[in-house]
Amino acid sequence: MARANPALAAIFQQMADVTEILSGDRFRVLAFQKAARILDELALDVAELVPDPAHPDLKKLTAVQGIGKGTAERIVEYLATGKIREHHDLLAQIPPELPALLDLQGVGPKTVALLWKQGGVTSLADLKTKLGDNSLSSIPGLGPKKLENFRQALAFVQPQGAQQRVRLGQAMPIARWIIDELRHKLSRQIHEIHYAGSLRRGKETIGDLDILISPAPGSAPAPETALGSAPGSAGGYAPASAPAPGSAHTTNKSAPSIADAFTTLPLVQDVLAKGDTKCSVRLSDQGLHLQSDLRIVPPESFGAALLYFTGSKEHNVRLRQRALEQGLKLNEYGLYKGDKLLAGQTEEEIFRHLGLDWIPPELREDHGEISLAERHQLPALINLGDIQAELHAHTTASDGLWSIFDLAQSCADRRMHVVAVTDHSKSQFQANGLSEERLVQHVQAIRAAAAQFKNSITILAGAEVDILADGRLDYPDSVLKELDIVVASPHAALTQDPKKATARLRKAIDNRYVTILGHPTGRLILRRPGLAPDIEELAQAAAQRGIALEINANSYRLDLRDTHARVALEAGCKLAINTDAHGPADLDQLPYGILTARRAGARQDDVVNTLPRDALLKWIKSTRR
DNA sequence: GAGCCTCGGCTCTTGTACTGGGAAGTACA
Repeated sequence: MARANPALAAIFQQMADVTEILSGDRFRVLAFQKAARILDELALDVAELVPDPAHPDLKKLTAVQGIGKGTAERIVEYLATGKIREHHDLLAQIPPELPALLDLQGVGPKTVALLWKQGGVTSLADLKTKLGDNSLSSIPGLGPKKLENFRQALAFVQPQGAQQRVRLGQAMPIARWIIDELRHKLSRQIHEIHYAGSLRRGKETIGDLDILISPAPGSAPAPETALGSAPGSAGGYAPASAPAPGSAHTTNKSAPSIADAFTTLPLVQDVLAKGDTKCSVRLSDQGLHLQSDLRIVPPESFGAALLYFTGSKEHNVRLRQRALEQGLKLNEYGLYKGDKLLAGQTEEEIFRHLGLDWIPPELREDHGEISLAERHQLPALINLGDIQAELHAHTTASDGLWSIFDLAQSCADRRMHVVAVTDHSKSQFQANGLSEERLVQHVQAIRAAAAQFKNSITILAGAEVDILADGRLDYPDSVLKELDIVVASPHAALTQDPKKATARLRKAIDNRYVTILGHPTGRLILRRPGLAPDIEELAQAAAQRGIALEINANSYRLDLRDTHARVALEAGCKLAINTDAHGPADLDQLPYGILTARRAGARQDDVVNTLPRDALLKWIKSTRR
């Protein structure tokens, strides 16, 4: 059975929506929304907290902050019966397709209630019909502009959906491209520019792109220190519909306003809002649709705006509460005592005035980071520059696009001291997985390359060995023991129930030759959920064995995900951050793995790829018992 | 509904911009 968390989160969110449309208690709405968020972010399968729904003990559930007796009982009801009666009762009070109206841009619960109760609208199709026959125009509060906005929103929602989340690895290059474009268009008008929002926090999927800009001539932007590169580099991204940054069309001798420059970017499909300090647009490129918001603030407020615009919302609310408790007010322009501005230019000075250490963006989720910052106990998070080894990479021997030589040279060019060649094992037939005979030959080739590179980088002979459905590995121990390093990963049977999946992966961890458990769930973000094993049990087993769990940095995978990596760290387990590179471009995915690790609170010492060469080789040997 | 101080009743999460309609709703972190 799949994890219940996503289904339950959707149910609680729907209960919140319907309650809001029905003008129910707003605190009840907030409680439902909070339950949805908690369930969505919970690393453990909620079913594990209720082993026997027929004779439930609610203590483990109500121990989770934000889940009280009422929500716990509803969760148990779902686990026992597959539904929540109150959810059905709520839905029965409104037309079944009414909640879909909430997906329309600019339409909230009040408007949905107005359309339904006074206009008789029951669905998106119904709204379209009534807009066509002009039967809504007599309703107070629905003027011609609002009706026109409904038409535009409908035109967008029907073909591909109003809301679309994109992977971190899709959003980051586009954000950097926008920043490059604005720099070229506006040149000396920009003082600082930065992306913010969930992108800066390194979330695995992004709902919209938030760009912050302060106008003033002649100043360079601040670097993104955690990732070791400035945010303005597009990373090779170039939208199909747009010329390269700085090309003739973007060089405007009569400089446009910032709002104009933003709303006329080549990717802009629709302008949703355009004011002096805030613009929202809808971007479209090669079937990818994404909203982007721009905020324009004066340089003295840049830090306050960056703090606000980075979020999360829950973190912002907590910070503003703290300010109020200290007799201060925090908004996106600064921290104030009365009318006096105390801080605003940098995030650091705002945190300092609030009695806090600077909190890295990746930790700003209201998960206890403010308390840690108050006590000067925030972890010193891992940085991109700490990584010195790639321990999971493929070559043309299986399904890679490059030779052992090119892989090694690329890693050496990135100042790595160790690279492990880990091609697929025989069961990965479609990936040209290596038979045992071919593996022997491949190891010989790797050894030969290692001799060539001995003065620049250590090349390890390894394999990415399939963990078969029953937990057996794809090569016998007699073959594994001849390798320097073994990454064991699941690739097939990814719909197993959690118990089987846990037992399967546990068996792999217990193999004496396994060094790293690779992409443990096998999920693909926005494509397939993958396995749902008991990560806590696996992490404890891995910690006991002394092996590492992988954060696969490929932006399709990010597996372990942030919450799982946090569970692993709490169990005392080491992490490995690998790109699973199949070609040169894949090594550029490493920052996404770093962001994921930072969101988990990982320090340099938690990640084996940061070890000096000898220490790393010693650790690998230590895993073989 | 959650959570707190007390066991039933009370409070609960900030602050601002934009739009469109003539105040409030929606959206954003």
